[in-house]
Amino acid sequence: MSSENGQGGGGGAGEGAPPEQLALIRESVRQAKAPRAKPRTWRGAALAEELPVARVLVDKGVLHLDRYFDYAVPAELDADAQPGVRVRVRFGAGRGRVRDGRREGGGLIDGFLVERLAESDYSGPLAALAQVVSPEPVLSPELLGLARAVADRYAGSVADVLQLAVPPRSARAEQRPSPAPLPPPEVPDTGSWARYEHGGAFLEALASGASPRAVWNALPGPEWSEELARAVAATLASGRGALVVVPDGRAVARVDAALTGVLGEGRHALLTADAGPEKRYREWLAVRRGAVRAVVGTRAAMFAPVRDVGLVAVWDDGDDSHSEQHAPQPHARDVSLLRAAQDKCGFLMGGWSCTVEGAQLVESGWARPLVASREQVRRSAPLVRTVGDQDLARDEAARAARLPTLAWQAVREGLRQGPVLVQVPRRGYVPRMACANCRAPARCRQCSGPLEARDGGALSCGWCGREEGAWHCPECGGFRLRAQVVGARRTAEELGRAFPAVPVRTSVREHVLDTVPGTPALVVSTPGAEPVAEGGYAAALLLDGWAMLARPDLRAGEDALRRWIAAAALVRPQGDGGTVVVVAEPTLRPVQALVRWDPVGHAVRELAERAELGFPPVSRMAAVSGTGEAVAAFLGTVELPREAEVLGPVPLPVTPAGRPRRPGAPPPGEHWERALVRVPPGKGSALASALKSAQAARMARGGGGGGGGAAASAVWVRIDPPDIG
DNA sequence: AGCACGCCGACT
DNA sequence: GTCGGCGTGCTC
Repeated sequence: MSSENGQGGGGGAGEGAPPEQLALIRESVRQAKAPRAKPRTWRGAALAEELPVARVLVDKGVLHLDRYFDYAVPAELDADAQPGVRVRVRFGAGRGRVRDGRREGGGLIDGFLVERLAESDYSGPLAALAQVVSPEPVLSPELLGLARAVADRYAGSVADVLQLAVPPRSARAEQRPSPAPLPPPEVPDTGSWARYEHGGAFLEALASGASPRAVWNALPGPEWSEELARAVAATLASGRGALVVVPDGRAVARVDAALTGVLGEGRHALLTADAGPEKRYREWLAVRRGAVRAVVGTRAAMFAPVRDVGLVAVWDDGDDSHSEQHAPQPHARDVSLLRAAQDKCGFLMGGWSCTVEGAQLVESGWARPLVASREQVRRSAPLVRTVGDQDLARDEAARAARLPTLAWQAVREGLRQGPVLVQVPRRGYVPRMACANCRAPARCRQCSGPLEARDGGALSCGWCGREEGAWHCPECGGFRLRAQVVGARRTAEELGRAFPAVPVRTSVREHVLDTVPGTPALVVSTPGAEPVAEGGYAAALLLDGWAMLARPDLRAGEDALRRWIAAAALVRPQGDGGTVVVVAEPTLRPVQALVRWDPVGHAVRELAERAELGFPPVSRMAAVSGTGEAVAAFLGTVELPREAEVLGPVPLPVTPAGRPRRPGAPPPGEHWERALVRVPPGKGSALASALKSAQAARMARGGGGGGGGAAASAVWVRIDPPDIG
């Protein structure tokens, strides 16, 4: 053997053979799955005596590197090189060069040590671990298993998922010892869980060490955070850990306060993005080390390394903050589901409203409904009244002031008793086409996708691109379409002028108010930014319902209902005079569900409809986007499951210059297309794995960087695309 | 992305 | 015979 490789390549097979045969021999040896190679030292390096092989996950998100690589463990790293630690390894191309008896491959990159082994099944010589970054075992087998499941579900790489799951290291945070763990607390009392039909039983099950799974429709009002805290306390009492994922920092603060109230100080950790990196890592480490057994946080907390987890809880899973922005864009609900399945722990998914996914979990029998009786609901909810088009047409005052008489009355009455909430939609909703007569959404005859008006006025499907030349409404036979127009927040300003004696407060995304006092005031807010009023609002006015329902989105109805309910849940119960006025057509399904306060019934009906039309979440969808050629080439190579159906591709809107680009959107000025792939229930994982291997093959061929490299042939793959019309 | 290997043409 | 262009494939 020449010095080229230091100590030999594929075992003794090629010793003394002419050089031109070596490559052949190496090739045939590889194909014949060479006998297991003992790790070999590079000249002079002593190896660990026990388990001298380290299996390493290299921290590169690219799909064709989504597997383990074996490295030799030098004797001096033996003690620290334990499973789960962060390591650095040389990772590079070709056979490398040899200098001073050591091989130098590519540069140093980060990775995680996954396992120590006696031997490697790699036939070549192993490079040595370059460094153990720290002896802290940050990657437990459970976390790795979860990351793998999430990567599979979303056709992404484990390294990408771990980037979301394991915070960056801070040496200072690591050196600081975590506090000593406290013994389990007492079993909490039932508290306001008694208002739910099986509330007490659910808590008892958690406290006894069982793993109940429930979809919880929370009663309106402020009690939800304390109810979550009691569920956590019951789980801790069983000697297990618990995890709560909520949509935003305000909700974290509420649950934090409730946990402190129920458990006292020091028993729970907060994992939020806005804490600095060092604090965040310190809290995370306290959880991993078992010093703290309960966690509440925003979406990244879905991966929190809670020891022996007994409960994962998700609050308000319909909020789109639960959807991770970074690859592979997992959703907190689905990660929690994977986690509950993997760890066989309890599961609680709750909100004032109910998503179709929630209804599906109940319908499939995987989770039990946790609901209050109708009578209890009536006791807790405000009175809801509607103002529809007919009312508006009859109402001359409304046309003059752009606000119906009933709304004026409700505001005037409310302001005598306390604060009044006015919910106005945010700008930027895209109008959808609907029947001008009955307002049923206009859908494609072929695939049931949403019809959109092109610039020339021609109608075409937003999913499959098919042109629709002769639309008529399947509901009422009408043939005229209308584009729904988005209203303005000007209405709210007018309201303020109409009640000059009353203070007006605004709460919008950029500047959110947390709470307002219980004194009379007009509180103008966009959805999701509603402040909590002390003692509850006396009334709420939900304006421009059409804007919310008119979005060209599968979830428009569900979302509108969720936002209305989120505002109305802050209003006093009907018995205390609480009134809600919603300006929307009373015949519409989400409006009726609000009036009857029946979000679960709404979700169940939506679910049935989605099943019938082949929509998610009953079927699963993936989006493939890129240049037209790239999408076509990708769809040509991918070996989709037999049942898969490809819709499109259709052109994507061009990203305006200067606007920050959303993941998967075309770079400014480029013309991209998007295809949707849909599979029936049960074929989701087959779809993900097909897309993943096709993507890996294309990347390996130097197609492009996928992540950021954006070569012309790269495509974006997104499982569960959020905006499918 | 980077980097080495190898096949093929041009030049000594 | 040997140098080096670039196309292809691998990274323990």
